[in-house]
Amino acid sequence: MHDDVMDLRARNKQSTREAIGHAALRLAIEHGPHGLALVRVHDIATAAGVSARTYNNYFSSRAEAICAFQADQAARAGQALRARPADEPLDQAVIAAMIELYTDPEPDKAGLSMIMSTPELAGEALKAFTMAEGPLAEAIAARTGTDPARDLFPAVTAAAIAGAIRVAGRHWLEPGSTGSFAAVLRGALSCVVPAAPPAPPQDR
Amino acid sequence: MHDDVMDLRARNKQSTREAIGHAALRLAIEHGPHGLALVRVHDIATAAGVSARTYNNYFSSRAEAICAFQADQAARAGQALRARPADEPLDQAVIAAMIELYTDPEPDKAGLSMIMSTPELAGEALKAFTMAEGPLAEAIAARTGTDPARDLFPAVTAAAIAGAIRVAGRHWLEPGSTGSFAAVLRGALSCVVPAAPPAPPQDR
DNA sequence: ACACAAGTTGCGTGACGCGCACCTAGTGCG
DNA sequence: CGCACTAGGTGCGCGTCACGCAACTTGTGT
Repeated sequence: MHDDVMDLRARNKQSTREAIGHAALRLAIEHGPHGLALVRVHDIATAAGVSARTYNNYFSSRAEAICAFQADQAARAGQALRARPADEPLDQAVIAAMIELYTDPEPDKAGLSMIMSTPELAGEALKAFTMAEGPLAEAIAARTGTDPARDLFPAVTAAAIAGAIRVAGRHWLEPGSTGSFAAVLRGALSCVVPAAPPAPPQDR
Repeated sequence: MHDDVMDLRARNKQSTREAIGHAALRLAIEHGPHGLALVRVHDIATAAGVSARTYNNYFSSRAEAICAFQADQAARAGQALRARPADEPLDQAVIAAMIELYTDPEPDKAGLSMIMSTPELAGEALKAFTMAEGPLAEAIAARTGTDPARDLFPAVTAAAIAGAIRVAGRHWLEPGSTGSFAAVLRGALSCVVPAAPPAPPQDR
């Protein structure tokens, strides 16, 4: 994988990326779902302490900048699952890994609500989740000993997991939501993740 | 629901929408994944026989226009499931409904490949699939007698179905793909859709 | 210490999204 | 049968954005 330790350049780069992303999300929340168009690129860049041109070097759209945190978090899904002990059943490993990943900082309700209630941003968040599916599928394949090229199970399960997390987030935001995000997430994931791959019988 | 029969206006509207969408996809295929930026809005509008302004009345981005067919198709997912006999087990009903919906015209490999291999378009197709989740979840809830507001099962399953269809499409496009799209789709869906909701025991 | 690589910035350009006002065609009523 | 009404299509114009280009600044390797 990529080196976990970054040199100065890489850390500065990540730092600016987070600064821009954070500023973008903050401004978006301030203006609300209906005032998204009023958040100018120039404002985001200025708030982050960089030029508008630099903003463009990092992100190609406002939505991408606002959802940068979601994207970075989703990118860690694969390694989160790999970090679980190999003898753990698939469903327990997935649930534990995702809960750990998505509750390290308890999700920001304001930010999440802003994103989910704005079509433009919701679409971008969707892309972010989907980005995680590839690595997740590989991790699942490695854990279950299935071949991603032949067997649909890893990729389908990864997609189902991403979908479950998405649904859990949406449900958690609703006013009548009961319990912590971890609880909702567990409930959602347990709907779709089997303890083991389905089809050893129908061997070729 | 919406009326299945449209008056003249609605049909003309749908007709122009399809004309624009078809022209957009055709031009996109001609230019290939790397030449997407060269497909001007003006070209699409002209090819469809409308003005650029009208194009904007229907779609707010090239990607949305190119994926119009995907969006329209996904929008029918809910009613496709409802059309299955009520006594059919959930998994069989879902598989039959989705196969019927997605193989009425056998998917266009060129178009699908173009969309899936272009990040911009793939993201839009993702949004299209997600649009179907709401109606799908309602149909599942109606069929299984669960309450969408309390139980996560319908929404999570709907998301899993959408993900499975997506994965099936991607897998079907790969060179080493074996069998018809219907077969791949069946395999993908059977990974995640249970015959019945999981938790009748823990009744309240 | 020096040369190279990477990141940031200002400028200029072409395209796009959208509001506004006008025109044309489908619809419903007396 | 004709008339007002509504909805969709069009031309125009403005503000914003994405990106190529050519500098300048800062971290890296030898």
